[in-house]
Amino acid sequence: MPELPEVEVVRLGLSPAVTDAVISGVEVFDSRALTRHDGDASDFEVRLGGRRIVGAARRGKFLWMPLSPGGAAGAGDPAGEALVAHLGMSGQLLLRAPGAEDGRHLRVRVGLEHPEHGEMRVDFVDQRTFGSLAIDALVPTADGAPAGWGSGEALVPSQVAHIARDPLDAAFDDRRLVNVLARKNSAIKRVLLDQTVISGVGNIYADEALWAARIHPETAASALPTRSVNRLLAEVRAVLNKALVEGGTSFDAQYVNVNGEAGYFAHSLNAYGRGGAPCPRCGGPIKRDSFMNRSSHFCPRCQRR
DNA sequence: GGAATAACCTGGATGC
DNA sequence: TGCATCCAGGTTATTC
Repeated sequence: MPELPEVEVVRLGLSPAVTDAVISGVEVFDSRALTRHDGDASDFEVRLGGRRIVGAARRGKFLWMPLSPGGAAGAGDPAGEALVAHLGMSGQLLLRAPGAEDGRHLRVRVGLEHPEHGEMRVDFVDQRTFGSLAIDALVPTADGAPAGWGSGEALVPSQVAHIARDPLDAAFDDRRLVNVLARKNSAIKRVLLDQTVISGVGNIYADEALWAARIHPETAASALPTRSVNRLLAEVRAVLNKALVEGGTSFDAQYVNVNGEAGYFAHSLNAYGRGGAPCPRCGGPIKRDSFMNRSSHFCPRCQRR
């Protein structure tokens, strides 16, 4: 499932291919891929046509490509617009040659003309249709710092503005997290999944970081002493960085990079998806519980309440 | 206002 | 073989 490392791998692959490319054509095959777009499919197609992509940026699980002036916002708009992408559970952004086969679940096709790489296309493929694309206005960041990875500008799409910075962001405020957790009575896993508190962490990496920090997922956030929060934050960063190096986590065909290649981090998982298997640390069985309408994996022996 | 829950969605896996 | 059911989970609207 696309969490921070998977989205960052996609951004890294996309950035050199789309930066300075001009959008030569857009085809929307399924308007459900535009649930975050404030307009219909034809509006999306018309407003993107002829625009130049300035770069590729990311905050948490949101990816966006700032666009050159010329859209509905007009050249007079100081901030401009961006093409925003969220991969949901199964979304993929695939770089393909112009004549390549469409494949299944193709929702949107964006044709590009790049000054160096020539003609290509970006296909938005999404089996479960939880992902989406949108054209959105850029607004100043609340803290005045660059919006996220790959962005030198303090401008963020309006629909991403409420998303917290991710823990790999240079502008992430550790002390703010400690203060927020001290006021939260919810289970720590629930808080880790709250993208307005800390972004980029999903079910897989929440389970992995909690296992590494030896914290039970249902521990009240406010019950964690500062040193435990700092240890957890360090483990979140460690697991995200390791997954990033290994190209992300691929369980099935639901996550691949822009070239359609799978990541290797699934081989490094200690807790997630290992219900009944021995804990790599103590040998006891990993437990799988239902939590928040999804699965939660932890070691009852290492991670006591 | 904070916290918890349901709904959205598709296709593979499983059980009968 | 065919059908029904379960399961995966990020985000957001709704409810308490």
